[in-house]
This record gives sequence, structure tokens and C-alpha cells, in this order.
Amino acid sequence: MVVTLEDVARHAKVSKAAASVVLSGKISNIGVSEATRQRIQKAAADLRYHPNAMARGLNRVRLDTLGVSFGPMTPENVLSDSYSFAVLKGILNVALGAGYNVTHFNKPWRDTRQSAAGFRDQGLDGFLIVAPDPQSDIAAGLTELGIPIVVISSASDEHRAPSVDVDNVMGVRLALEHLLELGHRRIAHLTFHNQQFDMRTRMEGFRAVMAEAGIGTPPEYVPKCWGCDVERAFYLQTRSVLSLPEPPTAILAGSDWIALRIIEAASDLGVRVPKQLSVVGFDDTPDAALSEPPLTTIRQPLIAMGQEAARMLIALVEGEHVENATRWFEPSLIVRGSTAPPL
Amino acid sequence: MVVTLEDVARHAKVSKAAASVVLSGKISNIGVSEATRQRIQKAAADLRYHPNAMARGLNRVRLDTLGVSFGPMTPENVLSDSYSFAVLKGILNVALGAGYNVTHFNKPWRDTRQSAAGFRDQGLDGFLIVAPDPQSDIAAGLTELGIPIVVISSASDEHRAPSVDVDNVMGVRLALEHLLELGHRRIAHLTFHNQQFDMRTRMEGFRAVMAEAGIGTPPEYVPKCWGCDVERAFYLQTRSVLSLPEPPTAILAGSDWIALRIIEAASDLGVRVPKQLSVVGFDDTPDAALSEPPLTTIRQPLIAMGQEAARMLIALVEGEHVENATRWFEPSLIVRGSTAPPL
DNA sequence: TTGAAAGCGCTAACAA
DNA sequence: TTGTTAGCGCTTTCAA
Repeated sequence: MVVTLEDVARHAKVSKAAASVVLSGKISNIGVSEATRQRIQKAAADLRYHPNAMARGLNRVRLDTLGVSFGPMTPENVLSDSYSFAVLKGILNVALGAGYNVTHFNKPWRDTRQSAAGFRDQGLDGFLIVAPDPQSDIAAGLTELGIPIVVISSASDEHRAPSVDVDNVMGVRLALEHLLELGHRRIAHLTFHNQQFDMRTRMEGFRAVMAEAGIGTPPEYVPKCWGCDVERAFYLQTRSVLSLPEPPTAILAGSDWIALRIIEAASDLGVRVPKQLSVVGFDDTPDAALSEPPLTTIRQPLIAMGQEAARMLIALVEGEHVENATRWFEPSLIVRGSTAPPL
Repeated sequence: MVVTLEDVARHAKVSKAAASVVLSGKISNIGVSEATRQRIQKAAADLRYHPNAMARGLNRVRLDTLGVSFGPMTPENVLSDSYSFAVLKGILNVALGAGYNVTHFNKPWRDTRQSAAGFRDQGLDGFLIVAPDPQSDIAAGLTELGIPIVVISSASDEHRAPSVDVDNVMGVRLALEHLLELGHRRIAHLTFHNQQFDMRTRMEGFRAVMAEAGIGTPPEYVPKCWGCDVERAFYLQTRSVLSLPEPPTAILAGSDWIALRIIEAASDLGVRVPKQLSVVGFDDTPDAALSEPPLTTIRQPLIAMGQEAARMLIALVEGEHVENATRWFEPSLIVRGSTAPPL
């Protein structure tokens, strides 16, 4: 029923070893004459032989399969995560094109350095870690085990791994310059106050650029909401900044998803966007163009980033040297309908 | 370095067999006292044991990994394929949520029944086949090998497998009724003339519904373009129908992708959509809303279809009975800006 | 240049 | 209730 190497070998009247060497196309110290090579290949073709991936993997042989693990994207919110899907497009585009399979590795996201071995035991050749949870040192763990990884959207040195990221500060600068040019001075920043590297960098960038512009950042313009219900968080924050004695005329959101929540909240509160309130997102996920009004945002070249990350990982897996550093991608400003001069 | 079952067994002073049974949580005819069970579990935890997936797979054990294979989507066009990505969202949503990994299986799409064994030898538990190439009888091959599969968007009986699909004829009917109501009578249908099941069904539906409405379908209104360059095909077809003595006032496209090509072509040819020409798509991929003008189209509940397919496959893998039949999903008409009454 | 044999880490049938 | 043993299909070292 199942054709094995042994069948091929018997058919070609050679040993399993010879058949293995020929069929796996390895350069080995064991020589095989052209004639037997032909015999073996013919036998394999005749019998429709397919090597068993598990058996190969057991010998720690490359399986041509890359793992991809998405950060704090729980199964529940995978539906709303156009960000990850854009990156995934890039990844699949180059990985499948290069002859690799790619598997979505389903692991609880609390996973840390300790569970890196669990990743290894999947037998995959390498991993792409997209926007890892800041609490997780899984990346460092994988690196220590000698498993090739590339980190996407979290250019922290602590991962000890090559990574790909967008220049977050430049993105924030682009957004704020746009707002400043429109005449805004009272600008708030609504974001997740977790330690996710990109989010934190954007927040720091926000403070720095505002300071440069000679405008301070009052703490209530960057409200926190620790431990509050994620679904309601940005509704609450929007309401809170808007009811300040000196409410902001514009809000820079930490991501498109957040920006969309803000626009919804504003609409609920009877505040018109962009007339009474300008909103700028970050990411330019496909959803951004579909909102009402369409979102002005900072575009990350997500597909290109996914492609590059996959290329880097493949190079790593194939034994090439890859600089343990971050490849930075330039963001750009996409002006759509959610920004206007202040009243 | 690598902790194996043997290490755990030694540590807990039991046999590998006992350890295996306890750790894999199987109900087996081999009994284990509560005390040793505890010892084993403690040893595993202490040593941070992780079972090796390859070794398990070699014994034909379920690996909790589903394969997904996209139809005629070559690596090059994965970038433009929002259709497959919408389905993928649904698949990942339920599969990851149910604790399965999912791997994108990279195989040349000419694959036929003969290469089904190659799929099997990946050691995956089952496959989701999305929009298989009509030439390929891979689905039937997999079924013959006893590998669970679910086919998406190709409800042909020949697959001999459960499947999930949209009611294509109903979709076409919805589209044509809309056009008819607007007052159109000269309606063309531009599509791929391959044997892909859904495409063929839509074309047959088109002819049938037009006939019902008492309007014939002249052959030049459903032009073919065998073997011509895919990139140019719909530009050429659009130009050809538009230069007919009696040009159509509306075109039903076989898919959104085609509709978008038609709109581009019309724009190149100086024909205004929807003023001079109405265009209706099929699928409602995310791109549809972004075109200029936004596309009127038939929505398929792609995410729900992906979800249902994954649910069916998981049931199959877990040994439940699943009817070898198609689950039909209802399409709906989404009216946007690419349709208007004829001049 | 070829063949025999020893594992890779696990599961499951069989003895004890 | 426990332990022993024989593979699963492949790669690779070592001897012939």
C-alpha cells in the first residue's frame, strides 16, 4: 500500500542507503555510479515513491517548512486582524514561491523561553514571529536553541534575532507634521499602553516630536486604561479626552484598529470627523480605506515586510549569513478623509 | 540537550510505555496507578518534556495539523488573491481556535490523483482544498487513500468528498435581476472559460436566467479567449464586446477580479462606468469596495464558508460522521457604484 | 562503489 | 499493573 524506500531499493536491487542518497539528492561521501543512479530513479518513478516527511524529520533533516506565529492575536480576533494578514500575504508569497510549506503554529501566547523546545519539537526549519507579545521571551529562547527565526514588527534587541520593522518614529513624525500643518495644536495620542515594542516606540516618538514642535504633552492627552475591557477602552478614552476642558482637536491613534474605534466613539458622541475632530491611524490595513470617513493614516509596507522577513529566514535556514539586525522600512503618509483643519 | 520520553521514564523509574501512555493521555488497555501517573507527570514537568511531533507522526498518530491547499493560485498571484485570504481567515479562526495547526502545503497545482500519496506522506491529519484546479483529481485521490478532506468552492461530485460552496446560480440570478430592473437588456458575461466548477456553473446560470427573462445570449456576448495572455485577456474581451454593432450596456463578470479588469479596460477605452457601462462582480472580496467606482457585486460569505469547512474537516478527522454532500451558502447582492440604468 | 546496521523518539502489542 | 520489544521510514556511519 505504502511505497517505502525499501521497496525502491529492492526494486532497483540496491541498498536502502544507495537509494536514499540518490533520491534525496545529497552530495555524500558515498559514491553511486551513473547506471545505478538511473536504475534507482526509474524504480522510484515506477513505484511512485514519495519520501515520508515524518521519517525524514526524525533524523533532523530539513523539512522545507517554515512556522509562523502571530503575536497577541488570539483565535477570536484573528477575524479582525487585517494587519497580520497583510504580512502573511508577503510571507506566503515568497515562502511558497521558494518551495517551502508554511505552518501556522498554534501555541498559547504566554509562551516563553521555556517552551521554545516545544516549537523545536514540531520539526520546523525556522519561525517567523509576528509582533510577539512583550511578555514573551520566546524569540530569545528559540535563538538559544539554535533555531533560525526572524521577528516582525518588534525590533527589540532582546530577541537576539534578525528582524524587520517599520520606522515608527518617522511614521509618527509624518502624521504629526500633517496635523501641525493643518493647524492643529491640541493633539492627543490614544494607544495600548502595553510594552509591545512598536506601540511604545510610537508613544515615545509622539512625545518627542511634540516637544520638538514646542508643544508639550499634558498627561491627560495620553490617557491610560490599564486592565479595562479592551472592547470598550477606546470608547471610554475618546469620551474622556473629548470632555476635557481643553479637548484635543486631533487624535493620533496607535493603530488603524484603534483609530476606527475612535471614529465610532466620536460618531456615538455626536462629534463629527473630520469637521470637529481629526483622526490619524497607523498601519494602513485594508480596512482603513473602508471606514466612514476613510482614514488618513501612516502606511506600513506590510506585504514587503512579510516578503523580506521570509527571504531573511530562508537565507538563515539555508545556512547563509544574515546580519543580526533590524531592516527598517519607510512608512508614508496616506491622506484620506479623516483629517481637516481645526474649527 | 533534548529531553526524550526515555529521560522522563528513567527519571520516574518507569518504562517508556508507561510514560507514553500517561503523557499522551490515551485511554489504553495498559493500566497505570494514580501514584505512578503522578510521578511521571512530575518528571515530565521537571524536565520540561515536549513530545517530538515527527516521532509521533511516524507511528501514524494524529498530529493535530490540517493542511490547506489553494487552487490555481500560483505563488505569483497570491498577492492579488483576496478571495483565498478571506477563506483562509475563516479557516484559521476555527482551526487554531480548536487547537489545530494549519499548514499551507506547497505543491505544484498540476497534482493529480497520483500524487495524493505525496500529500499523505506529509503526515497531516486532513486537507482543505480550496478551489481546486478542474484538471486535478487530487481530491478523489486523497479520498481513496482514506485521508479526510473538505473541498471549498468547487461542489463537483467528482471529488467524492464533503464540500462547501456558494449557490452560484442564485448569485447570478441576483445580479441579473438587479441589472434587469435597472432596465438593461443587452448584458454580456465575461469569465474564464476553464472548467473550474464555480465559473462554469455561473456561466450556465447566466444563460439560463437570461433565457427565463426571454432574452437570448448571442455567442459574442460570452466571448472566449483560449490560451491568450491572462493579463490582457479581459482588456481584449472588453474591447471586443464594446465594439460590437450592438454593444452590451452591462457586463456580468465571472469574479471581482475580472470585474476590476473590465473597469480598467473601460476606463482605458474612454467608456464611463457606470454611466455608459454597468459592471457587476462576483465574490465581494475586500478589493471590491476600493475600486473606482466601487463595485456592485455578489457577496459570498467567504469567512463563514472557511469556518464551516474547517469545522467539517475537524469533525471528519476526529472520526465523526460527515455527510458527503455540499453545504450551500447564500450569496447576496451588494449594490455599490458600478451599476446604473442604461443611457 | 556498495551493503549492513544502528539509530532518530515514539507507540502499541505482547509478556511477565 | 508493569516492563520488554518490535517496529514506523529514513539517514548515515562504518565495513566490506
